[in-house]
Amino acid sequence: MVKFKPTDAELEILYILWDKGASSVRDINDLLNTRKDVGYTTTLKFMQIMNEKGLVERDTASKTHIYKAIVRENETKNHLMTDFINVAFQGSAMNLVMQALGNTKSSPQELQELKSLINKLENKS
Amino acid sequence: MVKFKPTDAELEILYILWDKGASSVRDINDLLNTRKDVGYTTTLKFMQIMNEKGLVERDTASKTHIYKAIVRENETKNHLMTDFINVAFQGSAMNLVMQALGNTKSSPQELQELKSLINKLENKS
DNA sequence: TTGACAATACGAAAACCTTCGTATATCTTT
DNA sequence: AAAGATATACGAAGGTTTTCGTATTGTCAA
Repeated sequence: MVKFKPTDAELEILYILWDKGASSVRDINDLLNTRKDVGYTTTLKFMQIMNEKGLVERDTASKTHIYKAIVRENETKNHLMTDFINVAFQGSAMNLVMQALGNTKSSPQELQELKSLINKLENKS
Repeated sequence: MVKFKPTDAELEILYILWDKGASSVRDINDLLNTRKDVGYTTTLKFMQIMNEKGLVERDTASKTHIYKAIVRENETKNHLMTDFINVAFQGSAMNLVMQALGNTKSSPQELQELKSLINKLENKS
């Protein structure tokens, strides 16, 4: 379970860790810098704070510390989504789904996939 | 269009205004206090700041000011949802929908509704 | 019209978040 | 071993958010 709600900046780093696996501050900072300007020590500070918060853990065996996410991608996403659904959609996931679908175009393949998911759900209950 | 990204606390107030319509600080504060402890002047300050930010406007005709949301519920929700989908689901609404559905139980009626929405979407394209 | 009450205005404290400069430690290369 | 490069540690500035105390203003009733 995620104890602390990550900030947007922290989340951005978590996505890197989930995607790339355990990484050094240097690697993370380089990746962040493909998208925005951020100083090395800034990123370092984030990693230290995220470590204190229990979002990541680090291997300090060698000089270059290696950080990895403790919180799991799915758990975190679900947690964020649940929060969002609770405040914005009266706690109803279906409300969110309807709004999301009604608001973006989806390809026929995607709709097909969705239908088969629905079928699975119907058979389960 | 929402100019300023509302904070969670501000969003909570917006939801009250959308739900209850224009309200006094007293009313808003009372509602907030059914869920958490928050002082009257704290809520007042929020309303004043949200007013400055252009999230709400107020009628100061009488002593008790009446606030109402300027930003629209749907616009704001869509904006928040788009942001969320972008950071958490690679920009794919379908990813979000799948995750949301897979993660909560839905009633047969809801699933039925969803299917008919999908049919509508399929016929549209 | 004065006292009691309720509301707003103002300002500032406290907590966080983000940023980065500087100091210090460690490794590498010559 | 010394110089240079690279890492972490530390602390503090600057910004925003959240909280609330106190002062002031407006309202109503006796």
